[in-house]
Amino acid sequence: MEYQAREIEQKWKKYWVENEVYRVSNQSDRPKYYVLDMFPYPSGSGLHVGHPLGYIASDIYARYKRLKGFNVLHPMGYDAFGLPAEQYALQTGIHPAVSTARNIKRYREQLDNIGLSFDWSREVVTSDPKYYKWTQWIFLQLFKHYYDPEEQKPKPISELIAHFEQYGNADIAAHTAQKETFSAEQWKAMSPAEKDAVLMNYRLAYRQLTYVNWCEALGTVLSNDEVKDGVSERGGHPVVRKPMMQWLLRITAYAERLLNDLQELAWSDAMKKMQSNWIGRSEGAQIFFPLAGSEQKIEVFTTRPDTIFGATFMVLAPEHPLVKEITTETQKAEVEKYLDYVNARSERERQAEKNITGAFTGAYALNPLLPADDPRAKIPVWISEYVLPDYGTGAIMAVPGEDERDFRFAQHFDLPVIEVVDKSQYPEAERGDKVGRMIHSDLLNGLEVKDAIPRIIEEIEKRGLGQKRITYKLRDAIFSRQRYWGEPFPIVYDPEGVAHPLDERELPLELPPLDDFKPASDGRSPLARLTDWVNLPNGYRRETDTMPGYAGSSWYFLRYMDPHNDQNFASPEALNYWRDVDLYVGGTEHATGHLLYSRFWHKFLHDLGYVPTKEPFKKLINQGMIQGVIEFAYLQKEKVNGYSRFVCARLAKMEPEHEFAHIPIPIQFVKDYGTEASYLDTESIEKFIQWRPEFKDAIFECANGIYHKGTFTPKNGAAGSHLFTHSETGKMSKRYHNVVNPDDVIERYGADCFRMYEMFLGPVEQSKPWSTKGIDGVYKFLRRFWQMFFDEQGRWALTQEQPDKKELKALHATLKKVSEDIERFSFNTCVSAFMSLVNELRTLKTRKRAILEPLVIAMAPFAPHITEELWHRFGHESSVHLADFPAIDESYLVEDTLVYPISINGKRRAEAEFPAQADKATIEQEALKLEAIQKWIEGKPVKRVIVVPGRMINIVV
RNA sequence: GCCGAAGUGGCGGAACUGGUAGACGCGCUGGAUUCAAAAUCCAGUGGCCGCGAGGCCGUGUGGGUUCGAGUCCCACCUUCGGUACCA
Repeated sequence: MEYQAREIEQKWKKYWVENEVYRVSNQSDRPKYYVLDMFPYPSGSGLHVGHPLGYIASDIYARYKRLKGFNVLHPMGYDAFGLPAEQYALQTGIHPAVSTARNIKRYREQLDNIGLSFDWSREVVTSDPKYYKWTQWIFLQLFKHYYDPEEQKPKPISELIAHFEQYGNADIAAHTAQKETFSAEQWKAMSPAEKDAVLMNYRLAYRQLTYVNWCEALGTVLSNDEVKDGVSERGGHPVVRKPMMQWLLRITAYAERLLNDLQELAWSDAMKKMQSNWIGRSEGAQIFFPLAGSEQKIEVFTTRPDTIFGATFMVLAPEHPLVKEITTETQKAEVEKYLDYVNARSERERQAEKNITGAFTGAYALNPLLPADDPRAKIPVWISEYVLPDYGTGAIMAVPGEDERDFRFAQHFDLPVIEVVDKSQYPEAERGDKVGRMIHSDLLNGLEVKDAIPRIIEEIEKRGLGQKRITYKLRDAIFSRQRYWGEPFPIVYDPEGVAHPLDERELPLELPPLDDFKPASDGRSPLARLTDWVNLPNGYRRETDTMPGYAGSSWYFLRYMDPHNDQNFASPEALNYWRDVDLYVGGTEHATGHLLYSRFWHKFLHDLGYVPTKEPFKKLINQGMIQGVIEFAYLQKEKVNGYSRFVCARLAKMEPEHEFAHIPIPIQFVKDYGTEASYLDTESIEKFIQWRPEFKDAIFECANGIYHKGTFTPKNGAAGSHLFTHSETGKMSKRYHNVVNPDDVIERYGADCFRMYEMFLGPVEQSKPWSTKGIDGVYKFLRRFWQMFFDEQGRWALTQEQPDKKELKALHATLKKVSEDIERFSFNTCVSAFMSLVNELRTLKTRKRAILEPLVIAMAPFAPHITEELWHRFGHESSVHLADFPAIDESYLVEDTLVYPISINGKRRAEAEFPAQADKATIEQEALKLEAIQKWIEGKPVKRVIVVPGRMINIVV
């Protein structure tokens, strides 16, 4: 009987929906298990074959856990706000809500097609006002709280105000950017705007001036992504960094806990390391350096205060507020020129820059540990792009003797170097390693570095020059976007510019309708043009920025627990039942964004008593990316006699790279795509021209001839054109025209085959380019599996016979391997194990129900449709996905004898069989007697014999 | 640049804790079946030498630790992800 994937799959998909097989209740006697996939952004190109890799893996795990007796929450929804929908709206005029709804519909069809066991009654969409009401609500809680680092919890701003009114701000435990202290009287004397500014230094959600990528020509703020080499990717217009008032979240208040609590998570070490490096805790000292001839001081942060006597210059971030003030007349031109250069550079370029750049301000600072008249005390103040304004204090004391980067700077600009650490006792140590004895350092001389650090901090604190300080690389997260398609801020400003929260009863503040998505003037969001919406009758005006993508995605996993609640973001009962995500599956690309922000929001909600757990995601599995093949044709930038000219990749590579533009070619046009020899033949060139008619008159310079205006003129009588294309692996994306739709694969092979094939490709964690080589093997396997249940006439052929020992051993060995492998997320080896078992049962010609029925259950998580069909043919009324995973009986697996490989000096030379219980000594004696072994040890003394029971024997001669 | 990961036959990969490298599958070769093809089935398949028994080499490159290294350590090369407004 033929295996008809499509019929079977359609039948059971319908059955699952009608019978609500995957619906999960918040009340159950079974233990809970929460399996979550990372929130997809419903992009316009639809789901590609890379997305389901993680979804299939988590689905298998969720189904397996159900078979094992758990009440499994396995939901799905959409991170529906975002930039791409808005850009699409700009190009087409189609409202983001419309395109997003369309994309979601498509995603849903594609997800359903794969046979994933989501409880769709719990779907959430971040752009739905019923959802973002609670995103706005959480934002307001952040706005209304400050953080007390001593008690390690957020406290209401109202308490802070009460404290200010009584005592000023001197003795309050608060994570704050507030530098100046004030008394109760001074506080009371402040204007509302001044008070607002002070409170912004305490709030967990606050407003501050920060830098953005500003593109004048496009009139908009750009993401780093959209900026390449200082110009906008679209149109190539200049981009500069410009300060703008923006909302931020004070995630730095939680830095220490975000770092410490990583320990208790079952995440990969790599992932934890990336987060902890991102948080970047460093201990050191804050030190104030007075400026020569000025009242001003430069505040620096250094992890090596011990090297202060080796500080021969200072470097400020070019954005540092003091730069303007301290630059001398003579240096002004140079500094300004340098500022222009830096302004056009992205942060990433600045950090990646290997060349040394900088400018001298003309000002001098004084080493506070030396008398002002000491010749060593006066040190020049420079600016350089390698000092970033947001890290530490935006200023460093440069110690070229002990820091590689400072050293290169000193060499480049011919600045003095003072060695302050004698490393002669540590020949392995390099510049900057914290070892050695202090020299040329006054009071520190002779101390080991590790003793010098606390000693100098003590001295600095005693003299009031600074103090011990812990700094984090982690920066507060910018929370404003000058865009339309995001959550509006529930904030209004009074005529004095003071920010006021909306009353929580007014939530959600709905995004007003709009039909022109161009940015407003000064880079403000399109909302700023809706003056009726912005300006309120009482003279107040609304915030016109919207929230970023990560707002909605930082807490969605909680909403799934109780998605329709309109009194709370989720009920306390639901939160207490589901608690946290037991298994989270998603890509490493979220390591430092989403995963960190979610942990922060979760902790904040935990601190306020809303959620019972400290951490949202107990276990994390990172699925690899399935990459696409990107095919480029080389287009000569300069036209030839007015014609565009495409050049064969092999010819183009002999000429300078910059003379050609890379034009992505849809992979379906390219022959042998993804190989060294990928090419376009005449037929493909014609398809390409049809698709991009602007190239209909282009010249195609092939290796073996020229194609122009419909004719191919061969060189040397060659037949058929071969315009070689250049292949790369990279993201699957609409812009590269290389998206492979899972629907097409499923249409041909069925969803079960697609699922098993994606798993069979390799470990889920690994990235690899998509290829359908080998899918036939999985398809063949499923057909053979199906045919085991039927005789040649296509009749159901199972027998009630008792299975023999061999069959039982094969079955139970597979059940054991599969359950162990599922537990360790090794799904590819599970598929192999099923293949091996089916091969074995076919040679044994097994048609026994007692063997095949447990196999059907074990395979159900992988191939849910075919197993459901077979299960019902067994005569069961309910779903196979509600069955119990078969019990594993290890007694079938016990071996009487074991085969040992025998090595001489680590090289395998023979093998021999021994009883399973044989002791080491017996094995050793027997092994040495073997003929095949005697041959090797002849004439040489046996030095040692290593017997590893159950494993191997090694003889050393 | 910095942080993280990966590199094993012609290809995807297996080897879980340092113990028989290449399971399973694709592809390829030969055979069966067929008028023929598809499909299916059977056998072989890391490289080199050898009629054979067998031997030598082999897990990105170079070194090291060990009785024994794909696995551990050091250095390097290549590719991928992130680098704070793509999501």
